[in-house]
Amino acid sequence: MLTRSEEDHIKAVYAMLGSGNSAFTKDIAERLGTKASSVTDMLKKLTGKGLVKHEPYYGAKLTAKGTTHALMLIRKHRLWETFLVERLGFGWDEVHEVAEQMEHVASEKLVDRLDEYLGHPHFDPHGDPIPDKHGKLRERKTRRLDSCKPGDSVRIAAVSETTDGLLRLLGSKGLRLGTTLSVQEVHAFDGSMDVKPLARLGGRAGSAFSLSKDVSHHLQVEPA
Amino acid sequence: MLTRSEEDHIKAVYAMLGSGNSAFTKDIAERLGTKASSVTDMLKKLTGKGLVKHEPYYGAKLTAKGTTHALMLIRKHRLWETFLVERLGFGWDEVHEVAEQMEHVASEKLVDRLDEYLGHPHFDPHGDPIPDKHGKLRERKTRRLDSCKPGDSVRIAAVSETTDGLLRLLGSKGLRLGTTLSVQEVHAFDGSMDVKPLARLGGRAGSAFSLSKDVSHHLQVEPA
DNA sequence: ATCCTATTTTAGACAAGACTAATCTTTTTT
DNA sequence: AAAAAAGATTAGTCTTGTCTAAAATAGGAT
Repeated sequence: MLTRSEEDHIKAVYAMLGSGNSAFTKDIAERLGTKASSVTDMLKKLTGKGLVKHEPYYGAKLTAKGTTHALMLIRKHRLWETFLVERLGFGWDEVHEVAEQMEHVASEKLVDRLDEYLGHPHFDPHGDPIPDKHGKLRERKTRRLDSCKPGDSVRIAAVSETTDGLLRLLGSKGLRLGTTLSVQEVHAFDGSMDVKPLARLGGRAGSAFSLSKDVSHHLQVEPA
Repeated sequence: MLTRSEEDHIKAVYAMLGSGNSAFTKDIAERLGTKASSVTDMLKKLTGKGLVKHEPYYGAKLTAKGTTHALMLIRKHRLWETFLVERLGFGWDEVHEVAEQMEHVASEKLVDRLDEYLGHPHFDPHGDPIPDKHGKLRERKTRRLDSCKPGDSVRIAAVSETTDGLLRLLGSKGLRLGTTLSVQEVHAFDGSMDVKPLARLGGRAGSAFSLSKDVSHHLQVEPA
């Protein structure tokens, strides 16, 4: 059985492993709001438990066992987020912190029943894929909105940052998952982008407005 | 914000305060699976936080603030138990341990939304009352089955012990909340009782069988 | 009245997990 | 190639929550 802190570290390592890369002590500490020295201690401990491979000074990776653990935590997190939004009517910008607590409840039966109760969803309210019972993720071929060109028509498929700030900004502009946009213009000066919402899925067409590069960088879109 | 251990101690104190009594160190320790000395430390700490009144050598009581905390924990515990049984299809003998974990998730909004989602239930799957948002408990005028006499017809309203063993025994005899029984005979020798299920609420009438005093003592019943 | 025994409290120790400060390593700059 | 900077690790400390062993207390038994 893992402690909450151990689980948090494993999730953090998983999150920092973009592709073949390693997770670095400093980044993990920053993400967890602790200090690098604490992370080093924990990485040593988790290496001892066979969940992490830690090469001192060269970062950490997860073992197969560690990866499984991380995926199960993510599964729980995203299923609870889905429950909170779809069943309890939370806003998608309010669920992260609560799910952060619920993901540590240990009961395999609970997770599987919840999954079933929600109809085995493949994506959570932010558009992120939910690992199934075996850790399988459904892939989606999306790209970042900031890689789109004028004339493209796209649908918002996911938001790649779960900070309340971004989610509320999107909410205030009437953007959510499934909203379709047409890219009007991209300004070279600051990378900002003018977009126009298209009528779809409960969102009504509106006039064009501007999104900063900061925002468009974090929106994952698929062809509309 | 209280730690998990602090919350556990408050709940334990609440649980041991039958009526005007005090909760004693040894009993709290036993309930929590720790030692008396650890409990003393924690009682001191909680007294410092204004949640407990601890008279050394004479046990502990809760302050008004402590009582509110305890009731909110019980509220969460019983709402989650209700969710697990009614929505996720858990058996009533499987939910205690999971709810024990979920009750420590801190989010007032979550509790209130869950309460609403479940239709503001007044009693949990074991028949125990669920405190409302303000800590109010709905009273029920029940008595123990072992205080009944031959000829009485009663309905099972609550089970006053949440051990898996008792709950599974009841299950195996086809007894659940709402089952109505007619008391046939009470044996003075061992206090055992012969009862006959009456046809009601999905349970079908059956032939009489015997319940030990241990069991009948823990069944809360109301007039049928 | 005193003693005995249950229980409670105190005192001192320990493990987990975090921190600060100091000491390496690695990488980047000059 | 040496020096500086950035980052990681180690060493030692602190807090929390627990434990064991020893001392204290309340209340009943002698």
